[in-house]
Parts: sequence; structure tokens; C-alpha cells
Amino acid sequence: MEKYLSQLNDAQLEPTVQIEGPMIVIAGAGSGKTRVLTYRIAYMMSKGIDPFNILSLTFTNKAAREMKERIATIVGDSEAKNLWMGTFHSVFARILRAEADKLGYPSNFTIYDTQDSDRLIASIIKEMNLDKDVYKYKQVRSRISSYKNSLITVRAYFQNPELKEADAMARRPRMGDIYKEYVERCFKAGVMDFDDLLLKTNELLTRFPDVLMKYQNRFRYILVDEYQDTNHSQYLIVRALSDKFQNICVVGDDAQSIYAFRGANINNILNFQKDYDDVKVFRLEQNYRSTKNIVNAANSIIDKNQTKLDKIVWTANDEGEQIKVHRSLTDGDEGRYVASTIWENKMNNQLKNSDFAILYRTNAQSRAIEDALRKRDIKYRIYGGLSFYQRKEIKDVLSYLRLIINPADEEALKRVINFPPRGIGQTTMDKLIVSANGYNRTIFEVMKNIDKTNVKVNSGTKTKLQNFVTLIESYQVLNQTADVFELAEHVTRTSGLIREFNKDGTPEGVTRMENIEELLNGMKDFVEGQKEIADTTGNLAEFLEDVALATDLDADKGDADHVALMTIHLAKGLEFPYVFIVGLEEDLFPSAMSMNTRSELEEERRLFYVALTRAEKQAYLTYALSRYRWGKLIDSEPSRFIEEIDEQYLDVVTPIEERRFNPMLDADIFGDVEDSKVNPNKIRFKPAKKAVLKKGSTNKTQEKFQVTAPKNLKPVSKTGGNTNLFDSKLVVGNVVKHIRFGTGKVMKIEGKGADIKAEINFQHGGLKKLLLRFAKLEVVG
DNA sequence: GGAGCCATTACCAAG
DNA sequence: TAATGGCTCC
Repeated sequence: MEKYLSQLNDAQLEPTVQIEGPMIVIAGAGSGKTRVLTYRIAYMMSKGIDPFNILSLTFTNKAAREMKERIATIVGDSEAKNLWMGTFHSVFARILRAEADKLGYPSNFTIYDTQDSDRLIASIIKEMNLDKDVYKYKQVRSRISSYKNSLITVRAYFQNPELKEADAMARRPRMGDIYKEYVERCFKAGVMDFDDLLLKTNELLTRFPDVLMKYQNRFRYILVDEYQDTNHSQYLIVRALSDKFQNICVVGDDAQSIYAFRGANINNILNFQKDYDDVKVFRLEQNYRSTKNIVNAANSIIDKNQTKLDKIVWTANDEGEQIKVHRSLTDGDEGRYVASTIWENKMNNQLKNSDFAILYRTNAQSRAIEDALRKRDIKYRIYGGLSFYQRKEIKDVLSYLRLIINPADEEALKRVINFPPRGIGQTTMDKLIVSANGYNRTIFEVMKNIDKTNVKVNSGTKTKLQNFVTLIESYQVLNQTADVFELAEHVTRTSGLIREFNKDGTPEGVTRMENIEELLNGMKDFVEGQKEIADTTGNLAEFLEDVALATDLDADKGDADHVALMTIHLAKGLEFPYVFIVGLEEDLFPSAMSMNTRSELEEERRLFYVALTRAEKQAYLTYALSRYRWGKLIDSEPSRFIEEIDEQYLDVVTPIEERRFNPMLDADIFGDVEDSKVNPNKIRFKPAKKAVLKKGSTNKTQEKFQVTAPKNLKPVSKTGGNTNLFDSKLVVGNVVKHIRFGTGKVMKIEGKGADIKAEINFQHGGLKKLLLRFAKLEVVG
């Protein structure tokens, strides 16, 4: 242990060895807070604290897993296994399952994701004959979600005239009725939505003092990471659990609070010192991650915010390069700039794909970037967006499985009862729903006892319904003996799912089959993994819970070498040597919907701060003058955030004209399918018109091109570094200077055209083979 | 009951 | 633009 503690600086060491009492660690970006958390837990265990008594709440399951592994290397596997670590949602889902009966839930309750909630709400709005244009289900869902996160139950809602009035003012007087029906339907279906996992935990801890005491005694030491992103519901859980022993350590950075939209309350961290007596406050201010330029630039941005804690982030790292700012004509050009810059960097500096990340404000932006990366043959991976488990075919399989352990699960039932088609249509479903609501029974129960109900269907339909019931029941029997993999394999085959997806033979169908296969493989892994862990049952319910609460980063296999593409929100907590922040345009970043109030704008600014502080060596900011949104080309202006950075840290590179007509970087030599045979040497005389007049460009773009084109056919200067290709006079024996490797002697020249390479013996870098079209070389002798 | 066409929404971020 | 949901017609 001593060995590990000696790796820490003084500021890190103090909170690491402070075990008792309430404390807050205000940790600037890149200041080594994960290390503090990890070593602190290991230290506690080395001092004899039982891991069973430690609860550590992290932001993603992946973070929990990595921390656990790290701790295991310090204190040993078997001990580390007993730690409780995970996200709020996954930890309290486990607890709720154990205590479900107290709240009237079955212990095998299933979990509704956002999509399930949306569908149920939409169906309720329809059943209530409300105008769906007034009651938009997504808005209704987000309303309900915010009630739940503020612990406003249905009862509390109806007791609060202000809430009712607010909804009435928004022309939604029936909001409360929808809320009530939604909650009752979820309860009856034996399901919880994401917000319930926190809300019901609060209910459990408030209504049952003995249960509260049990978990207070169990979790004598509590750690909460990313405390700035907790919402009210999470806040109350932490308060309740830590109330007895007051051994609570929260870690966070107010400057990185970016989840207000899902109820996170920055005041939780700002007011922590008022919530407990004798709070010890620690500050981690030395940044180990980034260059001085990046740290200082980030500071100059966050200075513009009014709401913040005192903290001075600094670094002893190198000055580093200035932040590059790049302007493009369109989002397509932006993508090409990013792709070509990555390509150059990889070549010149011998980097891997995984050294790069491309961060954006909205998922929809990934597309143009992807296209450009594909053309360059640069491997990438998109995180987030439509996650694997939300794909249609995967949700179909999972819905069958959910139905097996919880036949009351209404949304799962509705999803698969007629998929593959079994001749059970909307009319029949409507009848069943009405009847089920009337008897206060589940739809499955009504189907099963159809003869004892008032449901009027013809005999053919009745048989179809009974067949479906029998099918599910046969799966339930199999579930008694088979493991998750065997069960799912049987289900996909016998339900007709595989047949359905194989039917058309379209590429989509093939992809769907591959996804199902991947899901089955994942199950196999799960089953194998469970065999090694003694204290879990490895059952279906557990698998479904893991899947429902998986975060988008959790799916990372971590081995392949790829450029990472993700939203800034997902990038929180991660770091990359080279970071591109794209789409820095007004109305996109900051978002058009977040500019009405100061607090909204400050959150956007914090988001930008988070993005910039992900970079270790070099950050690139890019924006486009026009961009496709909703299928239309929209003009845009550069983001105010670029101006807000102190300009001494910026390097405004490559005016569009130069980049635009740079034949080497923009045009076709890297494999536009139709143009792949173009000889780059010829392009020189015929600038890359084709790249501009691409299909999909509107007249507007073309006009822009035609106006500017003739003036700007000058060769590349400043950043291109690739003029070498055309007029390279480089010969063996030349002494050259390279921006990174210093001076060296040309030993050999080989290849031709775009592939001319020079073997250069650098004084400091040794022998390197460089592609001349990218290597920034200066002939010095 | 179901296939296919048309209209509408969405692109703010996520467990 | 692209995904989804509703409607019409068979």
C-alpha cells in the first residue's frame, strides 16, 4: 500500500487517507480523482475495513468495473469482489429486487427503457381520447420523469395546486390523470422505469425504517463519484444512507456539471458543506492530463460562468501546441478535414486510431464524419446513439425473454404478440386492454382465461391467443432448466423470429441476423462469466437487468484500434491524446434550445469545458459555414465559445479556400468509389471540382463554389505540408528538418506519385520512413 | 388483419 | 433526410 500512496502528490494523498466523516473532493479535470478514489478504497481495506461495508457509486458501470480491477491488483481479487460498486441505477435495482415484496412488486420485476415508457404513454393518451398533438408523448414522458426525480408522487401531484395549474396553463389539464394511469399500469405490469429505480428506493428507505437501518449498517462508508451530476432523488438516497455513520465522501467538479436536463442539480455539490457537519474540503487542482495551452484555454472559458466554486486548475506539463481552429464550407468538408488531419497525424507521428476522439454535441452529427473516415479507411467506432440493445431485432428477442420471467410486462407483450405475425391485430389487442383494465388484471391473465371474460373474439382468434399463451408457457418451463443462452437460442428459433428476419434476404435482414447472433454470443459470455462468480445465480432476470441498465460505454470491447466518435456527454471522464470538437456553431453548440437563460447557457459552456479538457496533447475546434439539418442546408455562424477562448491559445488555421481546393486532401485519391483510379498527378491541373459538386449539394453551395473558385486556385501553404509531392527536389543526402523528429539525413527515396517515401535518419528519432506528401520537411542542407 | 403508401416529426444530451 | 405512425384499401 505504501508503494501506491507514494505515487500521490500531497493534495491527492490527504483525501486518500482521510477515511472517517463527511468530506468533499473538488477535483479539477484531469487531476487524478479516479486514482484518489481507487487508492482510497484500497487504503480503507488495508486498514481493516470490510469491503462489505463500502458502497461506491460511479457514473458508468464501466468505470466501476475498471476501478474494481485496479483495486483487485492492490488488495487481491477475493477481497475486491465484495465491494458494492456501480451506478445508482444498477446498485439500487439489486436492492429493490431483494426488497420488492415490501413495495408490492414481484422480485422479478422487469425494467422499462425510455422507448417502453413512450409507447405506454402514447397508448394511454390514445385510450383516454386525448389530442395527441397537444399531449405529445415525449413531452408527457419528460414531465413525468421530472416529477419522479423530484419525488413528486401521483398523490403529491394532486395535492399540489401549483403543479396542476402549471400543466393546465400549458394546455394539458389531464396531465395528472395520465401520470396516475401510467404509474398504475407500470405497477400492474410489475415493471419499473429508470426513474422508479430511484423513486422506489426512496420510498423503501422512508417507509421502512428497519430496512433503512439495515442498509445504513451495511454501507458504513459511502463514496459518490461525479457528485455534481446527481439529481434530487439520488441526493436523498445518499443522505438517508449516510445519515447514521456520516462517512460520506463525494467527489466531483462543479465545472463539469452537464446533466441538468435529466434532473441533475448542481446545488447538490455547491451546498454539500451545508448538508453535513464538519465537512472536510479537499481540492485537486493540478492537471496531469493536458498541455498548458489546453488547460489555460479551458480556464479562460469557464471564467465566463458566474456559478462556480473557487478552484484554480493548473499544470506542470509542457506548453504544447496551440488549439487549432478550422473553418469549413459544409459539414461534409468538416468531416473531410477531420479525416485528413487524422490521416496526416497518424503518418507523421506514428499514431494509432485510438489516439483520436471526435466529439460532437448531437448524435446526428456523426454521419458526415463517418462518411469521411470510411473514405480514408480509418477505423472508427460510434458510442451512444441508438444503442445495441435498443435495436428493433434485439428488443424483440429481449421482449420474449422479459415475458418469460414477467408475463405481466405489458410493453413486452404488445411488442411480440404479433411479431412474427400471428393474426392477432390491433382490434383484438384493444379488446384485451379494455378488458384487462376492467378486471384489473394483466393482459396475459385475460388471454389465459379468455373463456371466463367478457372479451368477444371469434373462435379463430381465440385459438391464436391460446397458442401464444401456450408458447410462452412452454418457454417458462424451459427456463427452469436451461441457461440464458440456451433459452434465447430456443426462443429465436421456435418463435419464428429467425425465420422472419431471414425471409427477405435484404441487407437489413442480414444485419439483423448478425445482431441477434451477437446478442446470443453475449449471452454465452454472460453465462460463462456467471459460472465463475459463486454468489450470483446467473439467471435470466439478472441478465435482463444488466442489459437494461448497461450504459453506452459499457459495450466497449476495448481491444480494437479505432477512432472514437461520441457525444460530449458520453466523453465525460475519458481522455484522448488528440481531440476534435466539431460543429462549433451557434444554435448547434450552444444548442438553440439552451440559450434562453443564463443557467442553460452556462451549462452549455461547462459542456464545452468538458470537451476541451478531454484532450491531452492537441485539441482541434472545427465549424462549418453551412450544414445539413433536417435534410436541408442551413447557414450557420461560428460558436461564441470560440471567441470566448483567450486568443493567445488559438491557432486559426486553413482558410476554407486553401483547404477547399487542396487536391491532395479533398479530392478523390483515397477512394471515392467512382474516382478511385484517378491519378493524383493529374488532379493538380484540374482542381477537385468533383468533390465540390457532389450529389446532394444544393444550388446554394454550388453558387458559393463558383463565386470563390477562380480566385483561389493557389497552391497550399501553411498547414498542408504536402507541396512536396509535386515539386519535391529532395534527394538522397539532403539534410532536412522535421517538426517533431528534428534534423536528419535523407538515406533513401522510393516510390512515386502519391507514394513517394523517404527514409531519413534523424539525430534524435532514428531511422524513419516518411510519406513525403504528408511529412512536414524543410530542406536545410 | 395486414401490406403499402402518405404525413409527420425530429436534431439536445442518457440511465 | 430518415424513421415512425396512421390511414386506406384489399
